[in-house]
Amino acid sequence: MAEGSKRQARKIPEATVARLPIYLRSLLEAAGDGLPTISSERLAELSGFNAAKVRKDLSYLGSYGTRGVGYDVEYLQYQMSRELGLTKDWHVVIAGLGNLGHALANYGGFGDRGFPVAALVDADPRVVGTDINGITVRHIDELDAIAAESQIDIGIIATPASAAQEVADRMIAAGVSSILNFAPTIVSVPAEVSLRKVDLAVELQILSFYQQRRGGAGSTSSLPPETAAAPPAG
Amino acid sequence: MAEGSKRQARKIPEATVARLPIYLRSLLEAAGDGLPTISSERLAELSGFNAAKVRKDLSYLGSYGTRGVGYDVEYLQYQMSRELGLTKDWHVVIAGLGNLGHALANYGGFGDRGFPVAALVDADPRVVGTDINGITVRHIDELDAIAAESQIDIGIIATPASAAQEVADRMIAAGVSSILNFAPTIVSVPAEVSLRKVDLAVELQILSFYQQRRGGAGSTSSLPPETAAAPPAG
DNA sequence: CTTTGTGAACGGATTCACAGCT
DNA sequence: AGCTGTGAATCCGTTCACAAAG
Repeated sequence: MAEGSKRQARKIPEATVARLPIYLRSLLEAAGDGLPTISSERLAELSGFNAAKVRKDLSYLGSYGTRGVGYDVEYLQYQMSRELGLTKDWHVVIAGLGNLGHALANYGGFGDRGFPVAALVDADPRVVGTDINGITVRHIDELDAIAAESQIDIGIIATPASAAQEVADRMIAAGVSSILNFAPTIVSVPAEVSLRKVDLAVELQILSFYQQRRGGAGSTSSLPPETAAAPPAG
Repeated sequence: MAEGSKRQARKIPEATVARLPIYLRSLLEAAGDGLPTISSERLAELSGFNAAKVRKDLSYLGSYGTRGVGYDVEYLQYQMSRELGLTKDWHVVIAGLGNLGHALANYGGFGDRGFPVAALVDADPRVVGTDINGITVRHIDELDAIAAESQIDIGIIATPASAAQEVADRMIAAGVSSILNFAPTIVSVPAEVSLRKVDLAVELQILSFYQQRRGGAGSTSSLPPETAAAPPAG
């Protein structure tokens, strides 16, 4: 470490970042084993990746392992939580309380894990005012006011596709800079906002592709049986 | 390997496959414009990618465009649907009818889009026998029988993490070869089974990482007092 | 010994840039 | 002229393989 700030300006590739939560969860499991340390081999097993990848990924966080021994479970857990920003709570607003939004709002183990639901919003006057899991649904026009009352960090869009972009825009205007979009549509956000999406229809269609390649049951199948398509999962 | 079937031995990279559903959806939107053709430029706009990527992706399907003109919307839509295996229905079973499973089962626009819900299963005797959206929940032990009654192509796991692997194993034993896992845990499947996962907690933690990097506010607090980070034990 | 940490090789995906067709 | 289709260049992520460290 040359001169300069102690704050590391480490790069950490996007692909690695996406795996950190899995490692963290695996460490939690590993902690149950009672062993104080864990090898890259074992961590690979628990997380479903391979040892080389695990070591490379962890090396981006720093040299937290001990050669010949492995990684200290507790310490690594701490470092990873810190790196992921899980040492503080991030407040979440859920927009759209149809089937999915409702399920998300009712899901308890949310606030437990550092992402407390700070507010629920919807555009439908029949939904506004109702109570879900102890939180009163407010009108989406109040977003600015809500954000002024309490910091909102993450917005979850669970509206119909037609409303998603508008809702995203309002969230961003209210100061939200991380968005998780469940609506089946493209949402555009400025570069300084993080956007991730979860799209059920897309997932099913991807599965459909490989299922068909495999000559999946059904009537129309007529591909060679030797079709050995690589599955999409890592 | 040599020559052989004239059936396409096209490769289609995984990354491209994952984008096809988005293109298809964009084409649906484009159809509303009334224009018979669409350029890679416009399709890029609608799908949120860039024109070079669109052209490269579409080239894997075949040369379906016309230079100087663009792609025929309807024809491309058809070819893409065919490639994705959307010309037939794929039957879905949903396992686990808690918050999420319930929401998924209630979501209508599922069967409409070629993925009819053929069965619902759960392990909880209090849930078994209840009716959701016109379908009676059956016990998970009946999976083999259910699969024998009607072809099941895709299994959706919406159980608690602790049950996910066991449920996946049972699905596979019953002949399901595509699985979409919503449970927050690693599920292992043999190479000939496709597995995709949707993990809310992981998504939130990824957002947390970038939010923190950005210097996002967030409320201080709450990690065990032990947070003083003991270096690796000696 | 064992297991990490990492340069180097590899392979896949994205972007560039232009040849080729309409 | 306009726009696709695609080799070539580039970027990014994964895997290899081994030196370094306990």
